[in-house]
Amino acid sequence: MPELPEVETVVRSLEPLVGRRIVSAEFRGARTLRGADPERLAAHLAGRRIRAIRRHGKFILMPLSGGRYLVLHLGMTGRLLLGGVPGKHTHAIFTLDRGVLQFDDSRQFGVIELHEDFPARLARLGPEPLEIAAEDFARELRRHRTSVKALLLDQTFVRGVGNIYADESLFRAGIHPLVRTARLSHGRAARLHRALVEVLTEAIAAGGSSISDYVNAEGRQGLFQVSHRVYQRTGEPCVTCGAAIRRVVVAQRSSHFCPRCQRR
DNA sequence: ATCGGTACCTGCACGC
DNA sequence: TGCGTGCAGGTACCGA
Repeated sequence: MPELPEVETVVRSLEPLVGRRIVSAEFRGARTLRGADPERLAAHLAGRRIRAIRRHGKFILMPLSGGRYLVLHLGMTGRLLLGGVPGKHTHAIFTLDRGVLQFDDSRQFGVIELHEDFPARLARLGPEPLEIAAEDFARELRRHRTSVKALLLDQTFVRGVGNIYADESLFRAGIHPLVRTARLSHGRAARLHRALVEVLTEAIAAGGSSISDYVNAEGRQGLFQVSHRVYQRTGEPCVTCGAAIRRVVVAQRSSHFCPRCQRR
């Protein structure tokens, strides 16, 4: 589910938890902990204070008192809810000195981890797309040889872009998803950067896109799905030229594009 | 060093 | 009604 705008929205809605203390944590089965011992993890968390809540790409990072980092990833269907009702797919319940935070995830691609230091895996990710300069983005993009769609999804290139916002930004930039990055002019690469920044900024302002599962920590849906111009609109007319939107598979993911506005 | 393909999970919509 | 198929915001790992 959640890409940069959705994770950003969740992090913002978790703001009331900054400074709160974790009284206890309970974990239930599933692969959310990726084999870590639930009892041990709970023991490490009890009594710790949440010093901050930040987004790093699609990861949620919570530095705790005592120096450790609680790291969460929502995968495709993960939800963090303030005081939800535990259900079939609830995998973690954090009881705080004020309030409860619950982690639900039906597909179990989400992850909860505790790290001693800032995790190396996060340090290896590319820059935030809203922070990198257009010049640097364009130069780095052209250094690769893969398709532009695959590169946008590569978290070591830029962090936080997923399938929705890759397709939407390629549409706005008028670039076909299968175009090889090395063949894009500097100008078109810079135009893609601008489109990406626009799409992400608008999506954050709309609270993200709610396709099926996604809601923020207060249970509210995002609104940006109504602004999608190509994503999951296969067969529908292009908002610009009226041609039927097409779907191709790139990097094992559905890619939606307008065959007239986005030529190869 | 980079790439594409596969695996990991559950739920839903669809055609028969 | 039920069953099989394909698809869904994710990343990690494998071998070429």
